[in-house]
Formats: sequence, C-alpha cells, structure tokens
Amino acid sequence: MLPRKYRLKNQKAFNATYKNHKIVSNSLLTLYIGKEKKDPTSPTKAGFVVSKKYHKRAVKRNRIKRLMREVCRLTLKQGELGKLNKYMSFILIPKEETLNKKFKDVNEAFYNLLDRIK
RNA sequence: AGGAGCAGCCGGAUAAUCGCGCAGAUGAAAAACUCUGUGAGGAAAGUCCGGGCACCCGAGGACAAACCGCCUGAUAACGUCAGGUGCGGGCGACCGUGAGGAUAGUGCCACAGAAAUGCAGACUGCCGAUGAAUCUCUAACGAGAUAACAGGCGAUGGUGCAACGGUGAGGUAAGAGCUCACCGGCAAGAUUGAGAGGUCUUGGCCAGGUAAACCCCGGUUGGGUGCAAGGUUGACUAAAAGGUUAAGGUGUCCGCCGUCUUUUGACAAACCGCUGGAGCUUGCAGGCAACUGUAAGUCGAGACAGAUGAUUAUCUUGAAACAGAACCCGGCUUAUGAGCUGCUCCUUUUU
RNA sequence: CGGGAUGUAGCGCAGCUUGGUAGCGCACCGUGUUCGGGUCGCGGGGGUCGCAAGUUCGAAUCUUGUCAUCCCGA
Repeated sequence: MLPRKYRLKNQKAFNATYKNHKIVSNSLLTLYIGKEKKDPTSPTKAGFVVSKKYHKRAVKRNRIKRLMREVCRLTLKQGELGKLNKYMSFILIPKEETLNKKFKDVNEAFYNLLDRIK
C-alpha cells in the first residue's frame, strides 16, 4: 500500500487527470497522465481504477489493485519514476489479460510504459 | 471389508525482507518519524424474508389491501427453528412435504369419447318376467317360437389423467349395494390425546378433479423512506465569452431569469451516527428439543479512491477451493479444495 | 448501498392476463421469373421458450429457487 500523501483522492482530481488526454498503454496496462507540476516539491500522486465491469468478484478486483499498488510503491521507493516526476498525477487501469498475471509481469509492463513517456 | 445415512470440525503453516488501516504512547496542536497492540467470513455473497435504529406522514373504528395456512411450542420478530401428526419415498439408518375448505358459490377440464357434472338416461345396448300381437302343437288347460309394441333395466361402450365406489359370490327375464364378504371413502357415536390426530363400533351406499383459478374460512400487519437515514460545526451558493424560432417564463421587441456550447478552475470540508451487542466463552438449573434463566470471566475491524499485500525458502498432499466487512443483528438460499471425527443402517466374510 | 425491468429461431419482437396449436418481420435454403443479379411470386427448414425443482392429466404461461443482462436513484 502506498503512503497516504502519494494517493490520488477525490473525484475532481480524477476528472482533471482524465481530461488531460495524455494516454500511454500496452497489452496489460493503460496509463493516464495529468498536467505538469506547478510546484516541483509536491509529490506525484497515483490513482488506480478497476471497474465493476472488469470483473464481478470483489476479490479479483482487489487483487489487481494490490498488484498495481505494489509495483508503484517499489518503483517510488527506488526513485525510478523518471519522467513521471514532472507530472502531478497518473492513473493506472488494467486490461482483461491482466487478470491472472503475476507480480513480475505487471512490473515489466509498468517499466515498459515509463520508457515510452515523452 | 465394502456401500450408505445423519451430525460436526478445519478453511494452509513457519521464517526472512519490503509495506498498509485503526488505537495508544512520544508531542502545545497538526504533519512526519519511532515503539507497542490489533486488523475479514463460514458463507462477509445473493438481497429472498424478519427485526433493531433514524426521519417524514398518520394517530378512533370498519372495510379494503398485502401476506400467511396440519398441531403444539420457541423467539424481539419471521415465510425461521424445535418436537409431534398425516401423506409420500427408501430393505434400513433416514429423508421429503404450500398439508385449511371442492355438500357456500362461480369458472375450467383441450383431443378423444355416447357422456366431462344441472348426479345422465338422449345414443349404443341387455331382457321378454308382466300386458297385448302373430305363428305352430294340443280336444282343452297349456306349451313353444317370432318380432320387440307397451314396458323393465342401468350391466355393456374403440376413449381418456379422470366415467357416480373396486374385487368376488349370491340373485334375476335381464339387471342393479338389490343382498353378503373384504377393501376404499363418507357420516355419526364412543374412547384416547394439550392438539393435529389415533383406535373401535354403527349406519347408509351417498359425494370426479382443479383453490401454486376466482373465491370462502381463520390468522397477522399503522404507511413510507432508508445510515449517502439523520444530527452538529464551518464554508460555498464559482468565473469569463458567445448563442438562444435548438424547449420555456409574457402577445411582440429589449433586458432579466432559465437554458445550450466553449474555455478556465485538482484545499472548497470536518466531526458525530460507528460499533459493548437480542455479544462471546465456560459452569449450573429447567426443558425430549428449539430455547430460557442465572453466575463468573471476557472485549475480537471500523475504513471513506476505501486497510491483510508482494517476493523468496521450507513443509503438509504438487503449487490450496469458494470468496473481501461498509449501520447492526436473527434466519433462508446459493458457491466451496484436500481431509478428519463421532453415532447409526445395510451387505458379505471370519471367530 | 437501494430500487426496477428483461431473458422465446441467426437478429428484432408477439404469445403468458384466461395453462392444451409456439407465431410475425428480416435473414437462410430450394424453385419460378431474367441473358445474369436484385426486386417480386411460390414452397421449405430452423426454437432445450435462460436454468432447476414443484403444482396440474398436461407448463413458454402458475409457484418457488437460481443464473445472466440492462436501466434508474444517491
């Protein structure tokens, strides 16, 4: 789990990130990126979305969210966010194939996305 | 040994590293850091019932409506549970059961069939005892035959889920509960049980099915909304440009309100409710049991983008099923891996 | 979290109230018309009525349970 200050919180923040229309994706994950920071010292916030349409069972949805969070946490800890540091926020959304994947696969997919940010 | 029935248990473990929610300590306070404690289920699920709690409306009675439907008990309550009765299934342990009323009334019963409910006599049929007719035999009385006119009868009837009791015997012209025996069902009486009901006796032979069709009978229920209920304390009731026969407020125009499009705006909330309760564990007492009473001990999540995870190693049986609290309880239903325990029944073998 | 609705042929729907025959349009197949295709005419095939129990002689229809999909409110 991420420490609280790195979490993306309310409805407005999510909508603002979506509206920026800056999207990167591969076969496992989709990444929405927010606007550039005004204050460079404030932390980059992360949001995770798994809709009820993705899977009916709460246990499966929780599992995906936890995997994504863990990936972000470890990346953040090692300071390897790279270009994402410039931005205020990002949102991660899984794809259908992500359902039964392991930690390694999700981790690789996330690093793949980081490399492709302009 | 094999097969089966019922009841119950468990719901991966250990270690290391990196992390999260809540509470407490540290702290003037907030944030951060550190330490300690604690942190999902038997179904948390489906939302099918019943309550608590909160607010709004109502406040007397009747009807209506909805729901329930063998009996007795349990419970805060229930459509739930326990024990019993009847019926059905199984060799049995045991299991299932929406199971009031069809002589209160109405409706429906396709096709087939003579007929599907006003308990029928129309049709198909059976009979020729009785009365009449014709013929034959006889001296006569009378006997026999023919058709079935009057008449008698309700047995027979490719059907159908179902045909106004069934089987057998007697009886008769033919027949019929007309009579008898047994069976089924109905009614009355006696007896027994707290009751549903059980048992016995007698009677007459009278009664199709469907109420998860309308309905009748009996019983229960104030109605609605649901913790995003509801309450407390603060703050905001955003801004700019353009359009408006693309809806409207006036009959028209302008303006205004409203509305539409575009752009900008990521601090605009915090707290209570919120978990100590029809609570859990153990003992004792009452009860066949559900459950109740009582004594002692005990506190086991409380989030708000929403906490239990990730990686590695070892082990169980090869890596572990179904599945995540969101106001709280009582049930029901459904999903579920590998196994274990107790009691009981049946079959076979040995002593 | 709460509330409501719908599952019938490949697709879109009717039939359910009042239980006995599952039907309509498009699509599909065959055939006729045409030089050929379309249109049009004629004929035909295709449905576990979401699933499972029950009531009934008999269930798409009635009752109960269950599964899936969609919509609405906050």
